[in-house]
Amino acid sequence: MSAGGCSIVWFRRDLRIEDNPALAAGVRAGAVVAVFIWAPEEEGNYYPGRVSRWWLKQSLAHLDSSLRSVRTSLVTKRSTDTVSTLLEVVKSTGATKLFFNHLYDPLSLVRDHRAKEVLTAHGVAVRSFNADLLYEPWDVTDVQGRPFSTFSEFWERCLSMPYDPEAPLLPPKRIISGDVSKCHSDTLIFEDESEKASNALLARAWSPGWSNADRALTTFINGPLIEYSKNRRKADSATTSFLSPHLHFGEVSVRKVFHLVRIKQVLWANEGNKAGEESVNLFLKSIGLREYSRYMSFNHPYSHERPLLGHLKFFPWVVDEGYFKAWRQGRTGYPLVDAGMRELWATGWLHDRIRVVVSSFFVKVLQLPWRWGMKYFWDTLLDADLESDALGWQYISGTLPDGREFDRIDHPQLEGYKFDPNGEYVRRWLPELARLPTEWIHHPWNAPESVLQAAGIELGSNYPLPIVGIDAAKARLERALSEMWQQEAASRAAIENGTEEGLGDSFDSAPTAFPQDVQMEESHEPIRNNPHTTNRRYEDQMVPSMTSSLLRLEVEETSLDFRNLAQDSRTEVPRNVNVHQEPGREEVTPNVQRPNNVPRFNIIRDVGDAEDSTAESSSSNRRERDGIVVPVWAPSTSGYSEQYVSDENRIGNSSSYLQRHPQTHQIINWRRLPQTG
DNA sequence: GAATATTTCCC
DNA sequence: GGAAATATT
Repeated sequence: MSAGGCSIVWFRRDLRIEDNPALAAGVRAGAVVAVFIWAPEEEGNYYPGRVSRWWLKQSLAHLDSSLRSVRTSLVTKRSTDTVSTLLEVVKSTGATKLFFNHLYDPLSLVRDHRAKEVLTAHGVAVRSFNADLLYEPWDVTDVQGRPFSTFSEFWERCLSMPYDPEAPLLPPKRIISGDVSKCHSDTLIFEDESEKASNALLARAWSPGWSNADRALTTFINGPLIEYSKNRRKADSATTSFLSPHLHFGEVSVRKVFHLVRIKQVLWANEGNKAGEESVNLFLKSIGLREYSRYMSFNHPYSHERPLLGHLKFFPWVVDEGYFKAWRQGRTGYPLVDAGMRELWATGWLHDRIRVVVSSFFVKVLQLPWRWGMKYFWDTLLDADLESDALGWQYISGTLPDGREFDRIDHPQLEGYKFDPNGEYVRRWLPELARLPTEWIHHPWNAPESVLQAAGIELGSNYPLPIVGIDAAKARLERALSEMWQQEAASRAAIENGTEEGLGDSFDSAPTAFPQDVQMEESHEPIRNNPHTTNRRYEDQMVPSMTSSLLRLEVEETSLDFRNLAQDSRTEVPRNVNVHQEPGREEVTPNVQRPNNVPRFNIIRDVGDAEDSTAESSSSNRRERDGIVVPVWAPSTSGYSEQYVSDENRIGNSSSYLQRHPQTHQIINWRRLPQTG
C-alpha cells in the first residue's frame, strides 16, 4: 500500500458504517475521505421521488453524525457527472485509493465501471466489494455455470451454496480522517419548499439511518418474525419487517439480516417450533427476492424497462389516462385497490400483498402498460427500488419465466375478504366506506340501496362504481390477447417471408416505453434540464400529458432514444478489456436456439489487486467475492445470441400459459435493437 | 390409512 | 390454472 495518500470511500446505497466492506478497507488502508455524490440527473427517468429523497436526506445526516462520532465526516457533492466529481475529490485530497461497494442496476454498472477505468487511468487504486448481496450474481449458477431463470431454483441454490455468506463486519471504532481542507462539501438539496409539509409527516412513522435500521431489525426479529408466516396475509398488519427502505439505502446489510434471522431459526428448530421455523423461511424468501432482483438486473440489464419474455410484444395496452388517474387516486370502485392506493399516496408504504393487488389490477383489469405503474411506484414509494420494482411488475405482468400467467384476473372482492376479512383496512383508508357493514365492504356495488343509504354512501357520487367490471375486463383481456396473437402471427409470417426483418422489436411493449412520455403534465423538458420544476412532478397526482395518439407516435422515438443509450454505453466500455467468454459459449449463432445462453456481463478479474488472494486461495473461490471482481456491463463484446429460453422442458414446465405458446419462450434480444435501425 | 375432495399458494 | 398441501371420508 502506498504511503501518504488517503483513501476515498465512496458511499452510495450503503449508508452504514457497520458491515461496510468498502469502509472497512479504507480504514484498514489508513486515512479516509468519506464521500457521497448526489447526481440525480444521471438517473434519467428514475429521478428519485419525494419520499425517497426525504429518506436519503435523513439517512445521510445520520451517516454523517456517525462518522463524526468516529472522528471523520461525510463529504457531500452535488454533481451532474459522478466520475469527474470523483476525480475532483481525488485531486483535492491527494487520495490514492478508491473503495466502494457494488450496485447492480444498469446505470450503476456502467457508471461504476467507467469510474473504475477513469480513476485507474489516473493512478488511483480502485477496489470494490460486495456489500449488498449474500452472494454475487456471478457466483450463483447451475452446474454448467449458467444463470438461473426462475426464482425458486435461484434461491434453492443460494441456500445450499458451499460457503456461507460472509459474516458481518463490526463498525470501525475510529477513523483517521483524510485531509479535506481543500475539498469542500456542497449542500445537498433534497426537497423544495412545497414538499416540506408532506415530508414532515414522514418523520412520525419512520426513522432513517443505519442505527435505526439496526434497531428495526432487532425489533422485528424479537417480535413479529415468529408470527410472520401466520400474519403475512393480513393487509393491515404491522407484522412486516419494515426493513425495505433501510435495505434499499443499505442502512442495514442483508448479511446481517440473514445471519441474525438464521440464528433465530436454529433456535426455534431446536425448540421444535415449527411455525417459527416456517416464518423464517418465508421471511428469508422475501430477502431472497430482493437478491433475485439484483441477480436479474445484473443478468438482464434492461429488465426495468423491457419485458423479459417477449410474448406481450404485441399486446394492445389500454392507453387511458383516466384509468391511470383513477388508479392513482384510489377511485377505481374496488375498495381494496382504492384503500391501497390511498395508503400509498398518504404514507409511501404498502404491504407487499397489497402491492400485488393494486399492480395486478392495474395490469389485468385496467390493462394499462406496466411501466406506468412501475414509474408511479417509483415516484411514491418510500422504498422505491428499481430492481425490486422491476421484478415485481414483471412478475405481475407475467413476463418472467416463472411469473404468473397473464390471462388470469384476480377478483379484488375475493382478495379483499382474504387479506382484509373484517374490512378494517378498507375502513381506515376509505373513510367514506367506514360505515358499510363487512358483508358489503369489499363489494359495495352489490349492496342493497337501504344499506348504502344507512352507511351514507351514494355510489357514483361519494364513492365510485367499479371503473371496469371484472367480467368486462376478462372479456377485454381475451380480445386483447387474441389480437396480440394475430399480430404476432402476422409479424412472424412477415419475417419468414423476409419482407419485414424484425418488425416489432422497436415496437415492442409499445406504450410501455415510459420515459418522458408519462411525464406528468407541466414539463415536457427532460429532467436534466429542469431540476427545479421537475420536483413538482412528484408532488401531485397528475395525469400524463401525452394523448394516446401522441404516445403511439412516440414509441418509435423512445426506442431510438433507447438505442442511443445502448450505443453510448457501448462506447464507454472498451471492447478489448472485458471479454471473458467461457469455452463453448461464444459460438452461438443468432436465431439458433440454445438453452439459456445469456451471459451478457463479463467479469473483470483484476489479479494485480488481490491482496487477499493468497490468504484464501485454498478455500474455494471465496476470494473472488471481495474487491477483485467488478461487475462490468459489456453488452457489445459478447457475440452470442441471447435467445434466452428455448428449452421448453425447463421453462415450459413452469407455466402452462407458456406451454401453450412456446414460440414466446424467448427473452427478447435487446442487443439486436441497435442493429435494426 | 389410502383415496378423494377442498383449500392454498404461487414472484 | 394447477401443484401441493390439507381436510375429509
